[in-house]
Amino acid sequence: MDRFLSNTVSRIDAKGRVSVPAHFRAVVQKRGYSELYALRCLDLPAMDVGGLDLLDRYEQRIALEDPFLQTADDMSFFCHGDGAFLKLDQDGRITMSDFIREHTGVSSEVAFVGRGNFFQIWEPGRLAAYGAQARARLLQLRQGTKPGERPE
Amino acid sequence: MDRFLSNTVSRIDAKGRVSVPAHFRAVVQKRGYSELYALRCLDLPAMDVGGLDLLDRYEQRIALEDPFLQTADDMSFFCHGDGAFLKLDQDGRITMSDFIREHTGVSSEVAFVGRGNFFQIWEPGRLAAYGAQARARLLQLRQGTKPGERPE
DNA sequence: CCTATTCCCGTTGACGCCCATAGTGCCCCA
DNA sequence: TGGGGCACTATGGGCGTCAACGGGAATAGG
Repeated sequence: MDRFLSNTVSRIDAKGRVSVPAHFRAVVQKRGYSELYALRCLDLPAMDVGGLDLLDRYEQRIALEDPFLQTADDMSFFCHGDGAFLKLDQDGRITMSDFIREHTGVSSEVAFVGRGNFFQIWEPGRLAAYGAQARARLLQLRQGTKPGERPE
Repeated sequence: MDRFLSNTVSRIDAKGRVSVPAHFRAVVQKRGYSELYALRCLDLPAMDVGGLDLLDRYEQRIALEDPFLQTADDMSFFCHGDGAFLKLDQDGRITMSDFIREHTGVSSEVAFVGRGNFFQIWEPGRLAAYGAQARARLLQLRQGTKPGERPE
């Protein structure tokens, strides 16, 4: 298995550490990620976490823009300024920095959510709420609303 | 890692010194910067800080202007005459000069923001405000493009 | 001579490294 | 088929190292 799938909730210990689920670590290793890149989601209280290829993708995208226009600057501001590297310690744990806590609202527990090529970090309660919304949107789609729009 | 990433806030001590984040110092060393050059951003209350290659970026921009126009001259004046070298002391700290304070509005705390090939210095409050604007612009961009797509 | 900078040292707290323990699933064997 | 034991994960905690930070002393420059 080489994709991030399923989701788990882990407890944060007194030192602010949390174990990355074993099956996620296995994927990380299989993909050869030596470092984890975490990015604050644009419109969600979650972090996207993946390998350096995640960052590369953004940088390639930025390269397509005129470097002196606002858009390029905004993009860099987002993926560099709102991104960070996560260090896995020897026991496969990461520490929940304020950088992550501020954006996600995480305090005592963390939800890890597989998203295929990357995974996400959520505050469990918010994840549940968002999941419910997402399901509702999909249901509505099926009922015949025109597909492809993103109701916010 | 060889890119300036993430953002942190540091306190300025009574002597006006502030620690450059250890991670940034590591990048500086890895890139072989012997000196740090700080430029006032053209349109933002922030400083761009990096190696001397930082100037390349600005000079490219100047080259795009008509050399007979006032703009080119203004730009040259700005980037060549309005920059300053930052000295790292033995503990990896820099001093917040009035030159920096005037332009950024920094007083008691400084935010360091990674921007890939360089980093920025902000007054934390202003950074938050600008960051929110940048995010809003990017969101708008996304809604203008094809719906439902997310970079993986 | 006075002030601003630089050097150096000590303290504190955060973080990484390592080990211990408990809970769980799995496998082998009786 | 049930029990014992192995393997592994999640989690807690001790401890050493290093970064952040404050402050005294030396130095330079006006």
